[in-house]
Amino acid sequence: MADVSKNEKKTYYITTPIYYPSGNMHIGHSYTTVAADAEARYRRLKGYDVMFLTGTDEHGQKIQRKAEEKGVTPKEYVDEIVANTKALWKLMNVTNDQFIRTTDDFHIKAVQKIFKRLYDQGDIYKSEYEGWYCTPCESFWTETQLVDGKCPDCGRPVERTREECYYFRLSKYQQRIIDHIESHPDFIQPVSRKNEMLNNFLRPGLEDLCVSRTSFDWGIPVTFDEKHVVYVWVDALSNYITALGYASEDDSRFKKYWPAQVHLVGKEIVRFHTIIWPALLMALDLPLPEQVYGHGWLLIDGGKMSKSKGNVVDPRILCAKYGCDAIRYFLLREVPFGSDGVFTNEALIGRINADLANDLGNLVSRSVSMQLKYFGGVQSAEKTFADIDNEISRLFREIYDNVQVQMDALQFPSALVEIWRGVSRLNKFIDETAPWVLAKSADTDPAAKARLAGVMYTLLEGIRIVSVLIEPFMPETPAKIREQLGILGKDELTVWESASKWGVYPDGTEVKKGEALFPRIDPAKELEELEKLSAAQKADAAAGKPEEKKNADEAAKAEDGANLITIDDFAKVHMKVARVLEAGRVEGSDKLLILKLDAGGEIRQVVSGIAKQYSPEEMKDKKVILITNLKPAVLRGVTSEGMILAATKGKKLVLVTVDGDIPEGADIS
RNA sequence: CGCGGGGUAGAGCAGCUGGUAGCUCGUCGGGCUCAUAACCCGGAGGUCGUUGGUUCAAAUCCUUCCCCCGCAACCA
Repeated sequence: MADVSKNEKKTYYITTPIYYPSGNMHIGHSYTTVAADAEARYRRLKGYDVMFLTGTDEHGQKIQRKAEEKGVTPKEYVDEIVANTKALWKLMNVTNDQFIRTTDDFHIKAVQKIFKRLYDQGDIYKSEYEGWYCTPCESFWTETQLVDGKCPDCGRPVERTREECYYFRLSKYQQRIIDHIESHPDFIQPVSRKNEMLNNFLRPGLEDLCVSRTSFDWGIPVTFDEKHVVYVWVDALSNYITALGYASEDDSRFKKYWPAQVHLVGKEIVRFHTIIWPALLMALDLPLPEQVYGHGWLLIDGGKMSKSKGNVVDPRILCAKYGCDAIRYFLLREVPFGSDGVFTNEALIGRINADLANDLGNLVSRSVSMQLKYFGGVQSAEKTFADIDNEISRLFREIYDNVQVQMDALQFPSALVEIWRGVSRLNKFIDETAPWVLAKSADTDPAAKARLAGVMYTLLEGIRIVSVLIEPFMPETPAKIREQLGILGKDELTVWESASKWGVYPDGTEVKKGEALFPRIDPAKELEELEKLSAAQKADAAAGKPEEKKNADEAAKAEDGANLITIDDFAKVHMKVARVLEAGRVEGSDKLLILKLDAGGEIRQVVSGIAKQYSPEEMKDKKVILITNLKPAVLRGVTSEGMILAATKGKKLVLVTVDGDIPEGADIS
């Protein structure tokens, strides 16, 4: 890719999703944001006029409810989390040019205009939304969202209801979207996601989309129908253009930067960005973004790794402990961009030790030491080179080219692998040239001394280039390296293009011994510590984390002091020991078991979502705890008269049972 | 038969437009001593999930089955 000329700067607009601030951001959000930041930094270094946007999507029922629980207004609730989020990005050296909040006044106004325009031109129409309604949660759910036919949030039964709402004519754009995707092979990346979109959603046919709500009011009001608020689609997705001033008095930035070069998103929201968002843009008669890149997930405790100890996922803690450069390096190096990867503390520490401390940090350390020892730190002009030096200079030129190819394709891990080829080569070079041997004869043999100076030169020059190439990934380390090399602040030796040049490190430059770039970490000790932190954090988080749906909500309430229940409340729940008489699978469901229980003479039929963990055979004769006075529900057409208790953690589920032998029918109290 | 991804050395992955199975970490042995007990070299370790097939030749193409993991309309 050619460099951009100075007077005609090409623009580069990159976005992260706007995150939902129902809780503090975790390592997954950091992953997306840091990736976008690395690309933004790279483009800036290349001379692009970069616009890097991130932000928060602050409306919706969930936030409204969280705020109510806390006894604050929704705005107060999100303000705090947004402040934390901004602080986190600052801590992680994220250089976003703008941080948009969907509660920003300009955004609200723009969204209202967009909504009105779509309505006026017939792309939005009023109709009725029919779905399942959970009264306690005041939430609508689609058929497919239900869990075992119950509310996915609280697990209670839902009822069929209708609600007036505005629909967006998504179906109208189906063919145009298909055509666009097919004629723009790079639009959806990686390509596997493209097929998924086409086969899974577009070809089967799109339904019109409900884009307003009346069931909650924490949102942008529809100007011409005040009981409606704009639902997430129009509100959140349009941030990518409202942030630039679209539909405002001054849309110069919009004109300048739109369409975006890339929307970086997690794979779970690729669909919204490659179907709904394009349709909205088409309706607004605007060009589509050049690319939507759906990266994979950082899996925490991914199941496979049973050995994984602890899992501190709070990026704040990790940055504080190891420095944000190390964390950024790990995130961008460990997981192939586009597919999933597993985050473990072992992997993190392993990477830091192997790549950063041993390879890079130690390389700098040993090189600077030798330069000090053999030449008093000053690069000698009396130097000679050999074939091996030329080989290395060629290698670095190759690496420079390859890094750019990888960065242009958002392949961060590959770019880092390239850079580390250089780091490793330099370490090997030291072994091959054995400077300490040359040093022995340097005093008496001028040729040896000159060769030694040449070896040192090749080393320092290689390190200089590394310090340039890692800049998009690790914003703090390059300056530390340059300080030690004695070239800090010398632009001509440190700008991006300087990495393509070999031999610019000036003779006479003096190195300076510095602190270890990345001190080695004692894995055993650190893992233990991280584990402790993680445990403490989990205990804290249990009260406030929105992510863990279902039972977590109840658990949270129980643990939160403000939500203590009295013994009378507890007495409302009647529980008995029951024995499983028969168990079988529920047809058409892979999660449900139908159980016939003997609760002390009384036979109950209960449907339970445990089929993934328990087979009908092993259920037989098990003693379980049955809640006997639960309102009956119909699941998959089967009546369930009560529920049995189980402990869950992530995917794990074990039944609660009794510790000793006691007949069925015994009361639990 | 809802859609998609995956099952390759102890761990994590690459290879998958067919032609002696590679990388990182770990492990074992050696080298070096400039360095953050680090760096360099070498060894051991894999019937590439299973069945059948195409082919001179399959991890790589087709087929059977098994197992894991996502997604299924607002959680990166």
